[in-house]
Amino acid sequence: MAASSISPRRLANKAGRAAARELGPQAPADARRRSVLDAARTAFFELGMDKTSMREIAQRAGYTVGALYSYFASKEEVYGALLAESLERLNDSVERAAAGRRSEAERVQRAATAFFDFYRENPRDLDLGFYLFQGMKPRGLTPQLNEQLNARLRAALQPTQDALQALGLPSKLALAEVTALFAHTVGLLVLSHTGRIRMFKQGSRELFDAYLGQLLSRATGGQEA
Amino acid sequence: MAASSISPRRLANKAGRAAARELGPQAPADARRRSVLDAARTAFFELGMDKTSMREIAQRAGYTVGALYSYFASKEEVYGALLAESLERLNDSVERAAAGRRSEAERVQRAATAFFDFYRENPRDLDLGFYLFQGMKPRGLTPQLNEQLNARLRAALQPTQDALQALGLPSKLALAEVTALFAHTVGLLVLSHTGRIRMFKQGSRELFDAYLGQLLSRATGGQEA
Amino acid sequence: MAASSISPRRLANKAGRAAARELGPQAPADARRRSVLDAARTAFFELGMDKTSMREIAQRAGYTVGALYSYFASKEEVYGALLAESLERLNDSVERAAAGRRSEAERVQRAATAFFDFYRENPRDLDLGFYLFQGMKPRGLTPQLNEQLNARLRAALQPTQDALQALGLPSKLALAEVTALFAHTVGLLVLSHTGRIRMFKQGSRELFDAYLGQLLSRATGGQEA
Amino acid sequence: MAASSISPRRLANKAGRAAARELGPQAPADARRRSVLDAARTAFFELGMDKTSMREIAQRAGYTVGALYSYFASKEEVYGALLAESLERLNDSVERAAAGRRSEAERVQRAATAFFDFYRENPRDLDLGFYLFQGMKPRGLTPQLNEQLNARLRAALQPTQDALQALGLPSKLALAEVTALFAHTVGLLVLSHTGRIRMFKQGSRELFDAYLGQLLSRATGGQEA
DNA sequence: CATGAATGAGAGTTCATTCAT
DNA sequence: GATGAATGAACTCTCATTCAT
Repeated sequence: MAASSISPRRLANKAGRAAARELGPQAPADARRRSVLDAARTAFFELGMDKTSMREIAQRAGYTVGALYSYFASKEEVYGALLAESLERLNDSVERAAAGRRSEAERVQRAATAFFDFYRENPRDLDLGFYLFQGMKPRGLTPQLNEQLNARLRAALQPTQDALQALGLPSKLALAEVTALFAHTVGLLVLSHTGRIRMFKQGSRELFDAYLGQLLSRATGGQEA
Repeated sequence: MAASSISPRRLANKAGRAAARELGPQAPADARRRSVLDAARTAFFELGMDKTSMREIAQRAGYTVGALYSYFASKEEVYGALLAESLERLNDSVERAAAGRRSEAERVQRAATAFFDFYRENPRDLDLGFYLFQGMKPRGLTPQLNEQLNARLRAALQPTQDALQALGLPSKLALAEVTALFAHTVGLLVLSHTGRIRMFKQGSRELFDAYLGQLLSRATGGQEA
Repeated sequence: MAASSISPRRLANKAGRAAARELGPQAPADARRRSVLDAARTAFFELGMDKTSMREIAQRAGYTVGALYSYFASKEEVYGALLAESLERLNDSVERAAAGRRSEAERVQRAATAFFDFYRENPRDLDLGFYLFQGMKPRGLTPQLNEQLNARLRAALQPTQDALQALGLPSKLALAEVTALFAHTVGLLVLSHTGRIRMFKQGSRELFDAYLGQLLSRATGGQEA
Repeated sequence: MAASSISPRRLANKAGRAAARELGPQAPADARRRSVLDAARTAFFELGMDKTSMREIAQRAGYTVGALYSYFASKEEVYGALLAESLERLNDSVERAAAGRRSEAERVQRAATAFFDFYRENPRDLDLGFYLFQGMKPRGLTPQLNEQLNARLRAALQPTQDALQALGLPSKLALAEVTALFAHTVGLLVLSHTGRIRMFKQGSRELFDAYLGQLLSRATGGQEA
C-alpha cells in the first residue's frame, strides 16, 4: 500500500481504454464513444436493463462515471445510441439475406425471416427496442432521434415490402401486408421471449413459417408457395 | 402529543379510507385490500410501472407505507394481485362477448375481438402483463401464482379455441391457430401501444379484422367469411 | 373464500393456545404468559436475538401482536422474563448436580461443572444473559429485575462457594476463587461460542477441567486433586 | 436554487471534512476513509452498536449517506475496518509493553497485562470484537477478513506464548496456558464490562494479577513468582 | 477531457408500539 | 383480555447526475 503504487483497478481501466486509442489519432472521441457503447451493450446483454447502471457501464469501459457524461448527456441517450446500433445490425442482417439474384417470393421469405431471426437470436435487442420505444421522455429520446430510429426500422422492412410489390401487390396492400407481418413477427417474438408461447406447446419458428406461407400464398394468388 | 389533538395526517388517512369502510362491516379487510389495489392500479395507470412506488401507492390509498405490508408481502405481490384482477376483467369481457346463441363463426369473431379490444382499450393492462410475465422473481411471482395467471390467460383464449374446433378444425390445428391469433393480437397491440403502427399509417383495428377474416376463411374452408 | 370460512391461520392460532387454557381456570393469565414465553424462547433459540420480533413471538404463541402487550410491557420485558427462566433452569441444574452425599471436593467439581455445562450445552442462554446484562435500559431491565437476576446468578455459584469454604478456604478467599472461576468459565464459554477457541486448537472442556483441577489443588493444599 | 446560494447543509459538510483535508493533498482518499472511520468509531463508542446507523456515521463525518458507500461497501465493512484498526492498536500496545531487555517472566507479565489493560481501558473495543466475531455474514466479514482478523488476534497473544516457551514450557503446554489465559482475560473483562464483577465485590485487576501469578508460578516451577 | 468525490432523493422493507373496537 | 389495523420512524442501500479540480 505504498503511496506510489497504482491500484490494480486503475491499471485495468487504463488497459481497458487502450483499444479505443489505438484506432488512430483522428476522431479519437468517436472511438471512445464507441468503447463506451460497447461496454454498455455488453453490460446490458449480460445484466439486462435494470441492473445496468452508469457505474456498471463506466467500469466496463474503463472510465469513471463522470467521463461518460462527456459523451452522452444522459443514460437514456446511451440507450438511444445503443438502439441505433442495434437497428443498424438488423438492417445489415436483412440486406445480406435479401441480396443476390433470387425470385421475388424467395426475397420476401428471406428478408422477412432475417428480420424475425435477428430478434429471435438476440432477444436483448428486442428489450432495447421496447424500452426506448415505450417509456422515455426526459432527454434521451428526442423527436429527432425518434424519427431517425423509426426510419431505420422502416428500412429493415422495406426489402420485404418491395419484394411484395414486385410480386404484383398494389402498394397499399403491400404496405398493409408488411405491417401485419411486422405485427405477427413482434407478437411471436414477445410471446416467445416472455415464455408464454411454451404454454401453448408451440414453437415460434414454425408459427412464423406458417404465417409467411399464407402471406406468400395470398401474394402469389396460390401459384407459388 | 396532547390526547385531544389529531394530526392532519391522521385526518387525511381517515378520509382516504372512507370508501373502504362504506362497503359494510363484514369483510372489511378485503375491502381495504381492495382499496390498496385500487390505489395501486390508479397510480400505475397514471405514472407507469417505474414511478409507482410503495410510498406512492400508500399515499393514494390513504395509508402509511408500513400498512401496505399488512395486505401484501411485497411490491411484487401487489402487482401480482393487480394482474390477477386484470385477467379476471379480461375473462369477463371475453365470456360476455361469446355468450348467447350464435353461429360458431360469430363466436370466434366475437371472442377474439373482445380479447383484442380489451387490451386496445386498456393498454396499461398490457403493460401489467408484460411487466410480470417478464422479470420478477424474488417473492412476488411465485411459481404457483405464475401458473395461476397463465391458466387465466389460457382461459381467455379458450372460447375462441373451442369455437374453432366446433367449426371443424382438428384440435391440434385449432391450438396452432389460436396461438398464432394470440401472437398476432399481441403484436398489433404492442405496435399500437408503442406508436409504431402509426408510422405505417395503418389502423390496428383494421389489421386485426383482416387477420381474423383470413382465419375464419381458413377455418370454414371458404364457405363463410 | 366464503365469508363464513375460518382461515387455516386462525385455526392454528386457536389450537396453539389450547395448552395454556387446559392448565385450569385459575390463574389462566399466568398460563398464557407462560405460553408466550415458551414461544419467545423457541423463537429465540431457533432464530437468534435479531430475527426474533414481537410478530414472530406472537405468531408462534398463537396470539396477535397487540395481545402480547397485555402480558409484557415491552419486548425487553419479554427477554427479562426469559432470562429469569433461564437462570432458574441453571440453578436447577447446579443444585441437582451438587445434591447427594459427596466429598466437598467432589461437590465443588460437580457444581462448577454443572454451571459450565449448562451454558456449553445451551449457548443461547449465554446470548440471553449477555443481551440483557449488557445493553438494555428503556423499560425492560428495571433495577428491581436486575437485582433479582443478579441474585439468581449468585445463587447458581453459591454451592461451589459453600463447598470451597467447607474445604477450609476462608470466606474471603472462597469468594475470590469463585469469582475467578466464574470469570474463567465465562471466558471459555464466550471463546468457544464465538469459535475463537478452535483457532487455538484447544477444547473448552479440557481447559475447564484443567482450571478446576488447579483450583481444587489450591483449595485442598495439594492433598486431593 | 439560485446559483449563488449554498445550502447550510453543504456548509456543514465542508466544515466537517476540514480535518481530513488538512492531512495534505496526497492520499486524500485515505484520509477521508479515515475520517469516516473516526466518525464511526466515535458514534459506536458513544451510542453502541445498535444505535449506530450509517446515517449517524455519515452525519458525524460530514457526509451524506451515499458518500459512505464510496469508501465502504456495506455497514459491516465499516465495522470490519474498525475492528482491524482496533486489533492494530492492541498489537501495538502489547508489543510496546514486551519490548526491551527483560527477564522472560517479566515479559510474560507485561505482555499479558498489556492485553488485559487494553480492553479494560477500552471496553468498546471489546464490544467491537464480540459483534464481529459473533454474527455477521453477508458481505462484511468475508472469510479472508475473518482469517486476517484472527491472525492479528493471535499475534497479540504470541509474545506471551513465546515468553512462556522461553521459560521452559513445552510448546504444547505453552499453547494451552496461553489459551487459558486468554479465556480468563476475556472472562474477567466481560464480567467487568457488564458490571457482574461488582456484585462479587471484587476488582478485575486484582483477580487478573492473581491468575497471572499462579500461571508464572506454574511456569517457573515455583522459582520465580 | 477526465477524474473522483459527493449529492440528494428515493427505493423497498421492517418493527416496536399504540389504540379503537 | 384480545384483536387487528395502523403508525411512524428507522433501516441499508442504489443511482443518475453534478462539478470543482
